[in-house]
Amino acid sequence: MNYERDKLKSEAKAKILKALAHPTRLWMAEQLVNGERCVCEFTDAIGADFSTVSKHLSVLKNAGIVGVDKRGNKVFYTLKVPCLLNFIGCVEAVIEAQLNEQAELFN
Amino acid sequence: MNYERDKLKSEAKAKILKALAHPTRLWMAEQLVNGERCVCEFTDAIGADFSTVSKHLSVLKNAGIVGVDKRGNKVFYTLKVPCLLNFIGCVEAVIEAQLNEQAELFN
DNA sequence: TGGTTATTTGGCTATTTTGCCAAATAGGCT
DNA sequence: AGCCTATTTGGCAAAATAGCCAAATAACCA
Repeated sequence: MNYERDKLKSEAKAKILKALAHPTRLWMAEQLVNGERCVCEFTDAIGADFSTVSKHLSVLKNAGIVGVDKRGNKVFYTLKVPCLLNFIGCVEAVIEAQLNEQAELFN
Repeated sequence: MNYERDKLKSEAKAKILKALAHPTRLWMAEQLVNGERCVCEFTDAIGADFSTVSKHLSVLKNAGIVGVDKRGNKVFYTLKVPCLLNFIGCVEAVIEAQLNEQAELFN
């Protein structure tokens, strides 16, 4: 077991996870599974300042998770990671395991 | 599209991702795929202060990603998330997609 | 050109995270 | 008991992150 040897790879992977490790960003990425969305749609749905939404999207973009398509006035973001749903399924499995544990405390 | 409706779930999922979104923590979780490890083993392999390692492990524990087994002098951590390897495979897919894009710039 | 909408960027403050040291806790050994 | 090893916890300073406002940029339309 030697961390130094894997350090660069772990940092690269952690950077991607960090991009998804924010409620708003994770939710936006999930929405993109159903197709592209423009910044304005997210701004309406989230209720934060549009500059905040834009910065969150640029974090996802820099991590390679989403792509950008500018058309006319608007900027559309698309998901570049087909495995995202499986990925999130694993996260949900952790949550469910925790719920089961908590439930067992009552038995 | 309505963020408010999904907010609590997104926060719960983001909390788990945040726990994994650190190079050292992600690496430790990956190591646990090969079986339990004590804090001292990680401390040796990582080269950080043992209190730092301990705190990282407690972040993983609080997120429900690892479990703890105290035996004698030592504390062994175990992975509670069987899907972790698939999960990380998706992250690696993002990295590879980026590398391919970069490579295409030279064509 | 001037106005309007959509988005990004810079800057600022508040909050969170990180990692070290020191101290506390716990188990084993003599 | 006294000592040693393993681990956790508290506290602190440095670094990173989040979110708002204001200003800059860009594309459309009249």
